[in-house]
Amino acid sequence: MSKINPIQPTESELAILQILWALGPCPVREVNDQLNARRKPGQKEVGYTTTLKIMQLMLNKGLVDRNTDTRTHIYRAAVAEQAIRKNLLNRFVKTAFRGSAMDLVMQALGNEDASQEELNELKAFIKRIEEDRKNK
Amino acid sequence: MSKINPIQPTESELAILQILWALGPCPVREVNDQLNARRKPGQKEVGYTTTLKIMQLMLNKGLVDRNTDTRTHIYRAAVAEQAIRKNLLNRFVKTAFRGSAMDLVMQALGNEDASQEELNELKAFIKRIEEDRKNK
DNA sequence: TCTTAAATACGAAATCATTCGTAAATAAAT
DNA sequence: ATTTATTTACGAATGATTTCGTATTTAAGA
Repeated sequence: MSKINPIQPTESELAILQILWALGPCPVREVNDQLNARRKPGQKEVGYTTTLKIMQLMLNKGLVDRNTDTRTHIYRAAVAEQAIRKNLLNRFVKTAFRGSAMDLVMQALGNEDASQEELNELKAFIKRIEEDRKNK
Repeated sequence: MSKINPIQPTESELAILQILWALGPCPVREVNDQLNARRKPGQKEVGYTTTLKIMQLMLNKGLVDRNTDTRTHIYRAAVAEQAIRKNLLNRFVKTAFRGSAMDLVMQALGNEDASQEELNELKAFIKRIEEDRKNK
């Protein structure tokens, strides 16, 4: 059975992980710039030491690790995007959808204006699940 | 356009709303009992006044209302489950799935061992979306 | 009626995440 | 070499949510 990481990143931590997942190993400065680049208008800028502090906390939690050979430390995600998404999703399904993943799926499909292309992709995905099941 | 309620319930508040949605109007005592009945082993029991306090805050936010005719006040959800789910889901897609509802849908389907019946239901749902789209 | 039990109200403490200020260390620039 | 800028470390302030203690009120039971 796959061993799951019980650690739940906070919202800020998740935002930082997103950046590390997207860009690969980065110094704090780069992460902080990205955070500020992505913030929506009207949102206050996040300070450098704030980002630094959070990344240091993440280090303690094992969410990231870092290379300290150079003065400017290089941080790297220490958890897989898939694993974290899975945890978050499970938790979210429980709290917001009483554990019914199907309810969530339909709500997500309903809210969204899914393109025909996306729907096709989804249908293919379902077919694959069904076929996997047959061959077992 | 449907006017959305910008209020985001906290996690405790959401747990209470779930109970009110499931049971209908309730006194605080009943909600508190339910919370404790549903908590998983090892989790600490939530105190009565804690639940009371949170429900009073929810009253101020407009998440619930109450009938104070009797001494034991009867609380009732003042927001629709669908509306809250929609808000939470939008937010969640943004933070955990970078805005891609499709990614979320597929991850949810993949995690879950969806029954064939559920898959059929989902396929019917997709078909309905596609047909709605044609007739427009 | 008098006592006991249950409920409400509310301020304050505890907890958790985020933000900030500043000192110390290190590298780069002049 | 000396100054300037950048980075790290870390404690403390802030802010939001949750928890708790306790006074007060109200109903029910002896």
